[in-house]
Order: sequence, then C-alpha cells, then structure tokens
Amino acid sequence: MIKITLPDNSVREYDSGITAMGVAKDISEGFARNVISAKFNNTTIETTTELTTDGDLILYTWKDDEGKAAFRHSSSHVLAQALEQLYPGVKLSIGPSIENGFYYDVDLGEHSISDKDFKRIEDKMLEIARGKHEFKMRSVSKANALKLYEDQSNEYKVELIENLEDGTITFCDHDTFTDLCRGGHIPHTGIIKAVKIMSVAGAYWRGDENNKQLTRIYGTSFPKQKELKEYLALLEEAKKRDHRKLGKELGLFTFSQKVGQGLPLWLPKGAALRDRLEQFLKKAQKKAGYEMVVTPHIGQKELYETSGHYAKYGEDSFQPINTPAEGEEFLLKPMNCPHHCEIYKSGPWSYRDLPKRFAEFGTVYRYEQSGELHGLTRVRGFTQDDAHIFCTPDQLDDEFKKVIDLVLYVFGSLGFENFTAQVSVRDLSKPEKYIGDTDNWEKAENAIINAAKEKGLNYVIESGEAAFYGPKLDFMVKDALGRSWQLGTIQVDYNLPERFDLTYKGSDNESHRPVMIHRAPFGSLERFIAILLEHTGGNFPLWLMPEQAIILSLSEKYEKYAEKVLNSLENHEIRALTDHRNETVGKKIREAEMNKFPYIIIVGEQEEKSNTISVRKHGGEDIGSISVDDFSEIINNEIKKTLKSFQ
RNA sequence: GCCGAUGUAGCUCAGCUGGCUAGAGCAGCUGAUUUGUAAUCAGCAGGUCGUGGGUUCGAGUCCCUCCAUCGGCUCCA
Repeated sequence: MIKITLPDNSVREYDSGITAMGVAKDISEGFARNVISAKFNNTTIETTTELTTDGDLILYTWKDDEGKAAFRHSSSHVLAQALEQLYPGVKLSIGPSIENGFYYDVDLGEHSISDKDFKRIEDKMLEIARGKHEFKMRSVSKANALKLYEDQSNEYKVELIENLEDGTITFCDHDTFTDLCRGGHIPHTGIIKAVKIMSVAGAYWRGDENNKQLTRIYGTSFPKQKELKEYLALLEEAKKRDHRKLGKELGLFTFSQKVGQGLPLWLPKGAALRDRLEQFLKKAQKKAGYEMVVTPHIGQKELYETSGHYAKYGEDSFQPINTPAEGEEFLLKPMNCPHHCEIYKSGPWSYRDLPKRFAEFGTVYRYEQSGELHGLTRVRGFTQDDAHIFCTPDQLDDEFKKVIDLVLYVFGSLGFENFTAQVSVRDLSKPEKYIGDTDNWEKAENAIINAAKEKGLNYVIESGEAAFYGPKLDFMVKDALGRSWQLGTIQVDYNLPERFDLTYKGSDNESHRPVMIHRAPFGSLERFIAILLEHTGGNFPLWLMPEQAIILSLSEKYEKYAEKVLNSLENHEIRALTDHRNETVGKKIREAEMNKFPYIIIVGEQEEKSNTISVRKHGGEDIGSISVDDFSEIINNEIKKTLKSFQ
C-alpha cells in the first residue's frame, strides 16, 4: 500500500501501481473526466503513470495553468504529426507549450508554409485528434534514440539527445507518431476539440543567430470550440487597443517614409500629451531634489570611447558625423549619461554636496535593426525621462529606494497596477559581456535586491539581463496583445564614474569615487505613451487628457452661449473646445465619443435659459443639467482621485 | 539583419484566373437643412495602384530589385 497526499492534505491509501487517473476516479468519476494532467512529488507526470511510492499528488484540469500547458503541449505533438503527414521529410526540433498556445519549430526542407495552408493543417490535426489516440511514454536507450533520428537524418533531435543522459531519455507515442519528449500529456488526443494555427515565423535553431533558421508554427487549441471563438474575439478586441491604430485615430503621432523608419513625428495633440507628462514628472522631480540640465544631441566620438559605449555598440550604431576639420568625428547621442558625467566633472564636489541629481528629457538616437522597429515601443529616435544621481556609496541604498518611490508614484498617477519588477543581473557564465570589477557588481546587485525587498515589490531575478555596465531594476508592463515591455528602469553603475574619473572630497579630505544611478520612470516618452494608450484604450486619466470636454451647440443660435460656457470653463482651468459645425447633435455626439472626449457638454435653448450645461460622460452616462461650478467640482474630484502630489 | 506576409484616394477596404476612361463608404469641398444625446440629404472633387525594372499586343493583376509596414526570430546602451 502507498499513501497519496492530496493538495487539501487529505491522505488516501492505494495499492502500489495505481495511476494518477485511478486516484482521480476514486475521488469522483465526474472529476476524473476533467483531469488532464498531474504532478507527483513536484514532477509533472502522465495521468497514466503508475505510482509506486508515497507522495504528494496534484491533479490538474483545463482550469489550471498546468492543465493548459499539458493540453497545449499535447496539441503540439498532434501538430507535428499533421506536419509529418502533410510535408513528408519535415524535420522536427522542439515544440513546447507557451502562454495561450504552443509552437513547433520545424525544418521544412523544400516545402514552405503560408497562411493559405493553415486550414488544411488544422483539418488534419482535428482528424488526428478525433482518433482519441492515447499518449504513451516509454524509456529509450540513448543509442536507440540516436539511431531513430540519425535514420531520419534529423540533426536537431540528434543534437538534443546528445545533450541528454542515457537512462533519462523518453519518447512519447500516440497513433503512428513518436517524438522525443520528457512528458506531461493529456490522456488522449480526443480532448482536443478546437485548434487554430495562428502564424508562421522564422526562428533560429536554439535561438542563435548563427544557426539555421527554422520555421516556427504557432497554434492554439481548446477543449471546446466556443472557447476558441472567445479567445479569437479577445484578440480582435485587443487589436482595437493597438497604440499604432489609436495613435492614428486620435491624431497623436505619425511616421513618414521620407523622414525615415522608426522616427516618430508628433502631431499637435500628441505633443500636448508629451508636454503634460513632462510637466507632471518635472514637478515631482523638483520635489525629489532633482535639477534640470540640458545637453546637446551630439558628442565627440571620444566621449563614447571613454564611456565604453563606442567599443560595445559603435559598429551597429548610426555612424560618426564628419566635419570639414580633418579627423573630427561626432556621434548622435545614444544615451545621456556621458554628457551628465561631464556636467558632474564641471565642478569640484564635497560629500556635503551629494547626492547630485541631474535630470533631462534627453532625446537619443539608436540604430535599431530594421526588423526590430515596432510602433512607438521600439524606435530609432526617442526621448528618455533621464536622470543621473551621483552619490556616495553610503547614500546608495537610500537613493535607490527614493527612486523606487518616484517610479511607483508615476505608475500610480497613471493607473498602472499590473506591472512586475525585474531585477536584471549578470549572466555569471558570460563575464566577457560585462565591464567593471566583480566586487562592485556584487555590491550593486545586492543593493538592488535589498531595495526591491524593502519596498515590497513583486520581483523576479533574471540573470543575463543586466546592462553591460551594471545591474538594473526594470518595471515591466504588458501591451494589449500580451507582449511584455520594459517601462521604467533604475540602474546602478560603478563603472562610468571610474571611466570618467569622477570624484568627490570626503570628510577625511581624501578624494573618493561616487556611485551613479541611472533612472527613467517612464523609460522613454514614446514607449510610455504607447503602453498608456493600450492600457487605457485611449481614455487617459482626466488630468492628462489634452481636451477634457467638448461643447456642442445645438444650432448657431446658441454659439454665443457656448462660447460663454467655454470661457467660464477656462476660468475653472478646465480644458475644453467648442463644436459649432452645422451638423446634427447626433453626429456631433458620435464624433465626440469616437474622439474619446471624457465629457460632452450640450447647450441649447433650455441651458441658455437656466444658465446651465447638459453633461454626458464618455460612454453615454447622462449627468444631466448642472451649473458650470458643479461641473468643475466633478472634474476636480475625478482628477484628485488619480493625481496626488508627490511626497 | 533573418524567415514569412502585406502595400489600391487623407482613412477603411473592393478590384475573379492580365483586357474598355480603377470602384465604394467615411473624411474633404459646395448647397439645402438649424437640428436635443452615437451617422440629415444632394452634388462635386479626390488615385504616379509603394519604387524602379522586366514579361506581354495589353500589367493594379505575372516575374525581379529596392523601400515601407505587419507577425515572429535575433537584438535592445
């Protein structure tokens, strides 16, 4: 007999050799019908795996993430089988489950796949699924495993198997299909009722640019057709929030082929939005003891040789600008730090002067690879809400925490609640990627982790994600389509102060090296606005809206009254405009709604007589006829809810 | 940069296997209408079919180059 402990801590006894599904059936037949995956002693197993020792068993259904993962992973086996049947000679590599689906990387050889082929792949998958084939695991010796794939001349699987230890290698069979697989499947293919091939894309074997590019086929699958439909509808909805679409519709920004790719042009409304964000942050930074500085858009090549950026990025950047003077070379600035270091160097500092906090909305230019550009989230010219804090080593912890406070204040004021913090540290196996001495790296990494802990941030540590000169704390937010983007960043740097030979006089009258913190709460205005657009669907917090209200006059008879209302709104510091066009109210309202005006004010005969305004909130809520004073109070209260002053 | 797809009016799109002066809706302009909570009516105007080349009697449609965009990969100071 063995003892099986379930998640509710209840213990059940069974004969050794009972399967996970057997336990499920013992709990209840109904439950067992929904069980699709299991974990035993913290290892993912098959529902058919025989249990022979005491242990903890968790049974998963479609509702669990682990259940979904098993479902999608199993679906990728079905996809692979379908591909083998449709494209003879296809070489399989890897096919994991991912959030919302799965993919399989394959070498198609002669064949190619386009979206016209999706339907027949889907049909083939469903045909296979309907066969209700069981997934069965079996152990294989390394020699036999290698032989199978060598016979197929599948160099990818061979490479994978070569890196595995003999005795740990397993295959998974279903129907006529066999795949190298460590396990974690649903009971049989029949549970897969709905599949959809989402896209095909190139993907380098093992993610290495120097390797052969394989074809990655993305798909998703569901246990019910209805769920697939709902998922596709959700994606449609997300597309409506795409910042590129909203930015165009709302007249915020545009791009021009003539100006160049990745170089956004800010239209008047977008420029007003940027300005409002800048003013907001400037105000908070002033309170936090920052001083604004201004630096030029170019700097001598030597500046970036000193900073180390030229050695690292010089080749892949915008190339130096030459001048009539022999040998003189300037670079478009790809970051502001070297300039700020030189500002620090302009004067002698005592420990009593520190920390110095130099802030600048600095526009920088980076030559991103053409395939990398993406709306406003990845561009070649952008403005960082940059600042560099020069402090003594003793002040580092405290300064770092103060920056976290500022970032959290910014996020709070703009309604970002779902963000994660990522502590980006070195990849210890690749020391050549980083500059600076190990001691300082350790100090800096520890300082960040401590600060994140103390501030109660929900953080993960990612090794290999650090900048080449130091570790960082990044704030990550997801866009409408679930893609993750970095917004704010805080970085500790012992390296640049060294390279620029920055010093301050300590209380001991000796020269010391300051520590530098790079930080940008927005990250870049471009990316921040993009994410904010997707986050809010274009309905920004009221304080940020370029126009908070639009006044619609019912006919030209009421234009004068509308202007009077506008005037008193302006006196209450409410941003509004009038629409006197010779159109029906219905049309004016429709357009005002589409342009996302937070408040729509209608004035006609009744309002003029009673000296009131009729207010309709964006979305249709009728606030009724009220005075301008009352309206002003509504607006101010709404603003106060999100926008508090920085302490 | 790499793989795949796309590019027709300011915007969203139609244009079948190559065949008359390339279409629609919205936006714009003109006129009528003076309007009460998501599109008033009529008329007019608007296009080097991304670019350059090629095939053909004939190219928006087929082929190639380049440019840009989209989905990924790689990259992201």
